[in-house]
Amino acid sequence: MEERKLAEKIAYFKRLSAIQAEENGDDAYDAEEQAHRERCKTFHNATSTSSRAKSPAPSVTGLRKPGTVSQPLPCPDSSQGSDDLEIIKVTPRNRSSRPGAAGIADKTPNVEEEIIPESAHPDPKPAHSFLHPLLRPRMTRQTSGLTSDNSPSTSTAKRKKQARLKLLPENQQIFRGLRFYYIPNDDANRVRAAQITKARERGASWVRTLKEATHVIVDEGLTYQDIKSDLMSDSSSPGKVIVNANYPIDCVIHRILLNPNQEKYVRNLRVAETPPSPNPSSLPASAQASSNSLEIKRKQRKRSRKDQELPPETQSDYGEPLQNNTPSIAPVTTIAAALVEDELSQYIGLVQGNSLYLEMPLEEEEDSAQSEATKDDEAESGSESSKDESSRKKKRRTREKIQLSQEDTTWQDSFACMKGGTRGAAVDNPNAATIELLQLMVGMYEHRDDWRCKSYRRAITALRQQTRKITTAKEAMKLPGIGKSLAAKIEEIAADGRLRKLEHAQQRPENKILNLFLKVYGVGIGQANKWVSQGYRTLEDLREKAKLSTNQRIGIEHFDDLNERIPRWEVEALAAVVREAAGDIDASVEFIIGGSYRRGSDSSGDIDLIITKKRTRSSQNLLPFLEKLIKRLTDDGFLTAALASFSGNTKKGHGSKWHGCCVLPETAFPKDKGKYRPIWRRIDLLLVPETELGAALIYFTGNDIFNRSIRLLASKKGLRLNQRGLFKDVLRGKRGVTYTEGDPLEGRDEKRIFELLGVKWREPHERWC
DNA sequence: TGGCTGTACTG
DNA sequence: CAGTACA
DNA sequence: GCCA
Repeated sequence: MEERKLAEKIAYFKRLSAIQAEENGDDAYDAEEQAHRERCKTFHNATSTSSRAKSPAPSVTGLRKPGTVSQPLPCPDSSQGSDDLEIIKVTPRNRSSRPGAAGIADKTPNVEEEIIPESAHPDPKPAHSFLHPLLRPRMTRQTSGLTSDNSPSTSTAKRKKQARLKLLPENQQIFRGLRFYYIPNDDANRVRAAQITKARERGASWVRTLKEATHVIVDEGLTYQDIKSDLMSDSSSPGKVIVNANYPIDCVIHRILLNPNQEKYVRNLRVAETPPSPNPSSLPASAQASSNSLEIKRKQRKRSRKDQELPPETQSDYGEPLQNNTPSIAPVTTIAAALVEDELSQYIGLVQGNSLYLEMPLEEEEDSAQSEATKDDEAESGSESSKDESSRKKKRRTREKIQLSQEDTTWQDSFACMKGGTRGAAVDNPNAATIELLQLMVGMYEHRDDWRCKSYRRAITALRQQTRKITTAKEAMKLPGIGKSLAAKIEEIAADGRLRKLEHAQQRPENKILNLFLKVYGVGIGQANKWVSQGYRTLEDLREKAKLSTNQRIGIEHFDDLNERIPRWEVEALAAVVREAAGDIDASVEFIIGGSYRRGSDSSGDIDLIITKKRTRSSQNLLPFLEKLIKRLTDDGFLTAALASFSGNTKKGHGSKWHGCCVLPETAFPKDKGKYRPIWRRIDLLLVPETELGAALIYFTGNDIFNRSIRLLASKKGLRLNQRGLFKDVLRGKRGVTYTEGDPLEGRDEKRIFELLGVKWREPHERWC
């Protein structure tokens, strides 16, 4: 493309080319739009893998008839069979006697739950479409206009362009939370413009004033003398990272935030001490919230409720100066702070796994020694033998983690290590095999032990971020979220490509059955276990012999339909039917399609509709409307079943949820879609008054990990987020959950809730976690 | 050892 | 209240 | 399951 024109700036050009090559030639400028789409596509494909394994299967077929695991698993060696898994034989009975899944899990730490092969599709790949313009909810949108708003500041003419910029997927946003100020601070120069774009796509904000910046990017060739005056003009430019333009470029290339202290980035720019910067402080909960800096968050965090420690990543990883320390000068510190700035990412990491974390140099990384090490370790882990050994490991790991967090040198080393391997794409992860097996484990624990499930997911995310294969437990232990047990499994997988627990579990027929039962709507682990222990094997058995609740009956009768994914077009078609019917009842009512649809997915498990109307203050206001709507749609034959409505449930002014089934009428079936076949779909309706729309959107958009993360974050700040709003001054009575509701802070505006939480806005499609 | 999101509906 | 479900 |  026009790179040729850039000849004058050869040095830059080379760099730029490198970036572009590395990104499959997306041109920074002209092809930007195009490229973006490509990237997004890639992203969705990539991330969909990581998103919730719940989605049953890769294909419709897979879904309906849970097949066998495709993954070739060597026959388990039966002589080994006596490991923990065996204990499980009794499980169903045991289990049924126990109340909750959690209880089960913790009482029998070593007992593996059963595992079910079919649900455990290694790689459910829901397709996500991106090209589809996201539905633009009329009401919401007015508040959230820009696709990318990571430019906090005002807009100038030159920034119009920015409005069109689209962020890369979150996991590529290495600059998230950082604010870049360029010298010169314009995009007149093509190369710089490209750099700015790239930085912004990766989460950086391009700020107009030095003051706002966390990073000052100085054009190559300028020296301290040149920029001195700029820097002087801002008395508060302390603790900023000042680097030359190579820095962001290298970060982009290496896909990680590098240590900005390296000589090559500061050459000629280093001057001396940077004065410390007192950052203006603001409480997130306070009205001014939006631009809190890290330090602020730290402070306020200290004073929240009982447990308000920072999440580990925030606190220990980078946070020496947590306390009253002035954010000191060290650029590294600053960067660390900036890194941490998107707390939501942190919490997502906490909840789901991807902690913000740097690849560590794997000491003694002798691949050649792998087989040897393997042997040893196998002996060791196989019998769980030495406690000494394990505790020793633990100790070491702790120490290392501390190091990582507190020593600049470690940071640098990590980065350096990183640089070494610019390997092609992180797409084909060296740990893919491991991840796949662990993913199967997740599948097995699903609905059974949420916490364990979560831990596995977390481990998977950590592995996914590695660029080298983790082969030993020792290495694995260093990763956040991986403890002794998972480390041992990882090692086992690396060593002989199998995971015996998994295989055993997979072999147990009860597991298959259990998994089958769990897919029935209204059936959870308790009921499924009961049925299994009562000897039921098939859905037929259940249908004929078991005692079924109304919902379960429906779930079984329409098992195949309800487990089939809904293509995006059909989601739209279904919504259209509802809208049309609604138009006759009350044309001022609005509908927003939420769920994975709103996140841009190509297909959804169900259809989530938010029903809202201007000038409503309570969902009660919409109740009469909904009743009419339901009646109408039922009469039309569109709604085929009610699974959960709100019968007498008018109590707390809530009662706002309707779950049921629907079928696309043939008249609404597009001709180009082949032959019509009525398929029952799950549909969820949520009544939302205008005053709660923002919170409801967050809730109904998800995904679940995202919701948990953001709620966790809120709670750590002494706030509470639910589907109706963000509340403050929540009193949480220790045990009895005796809390006061808290004072409503915000509910109406989705963006505002993010702001009040001190979290950067994320578009729905950026909420796949 | 306890926490890991916060809520709504069913029976 | 426990169980299940929703994101 | 992991972590504090």
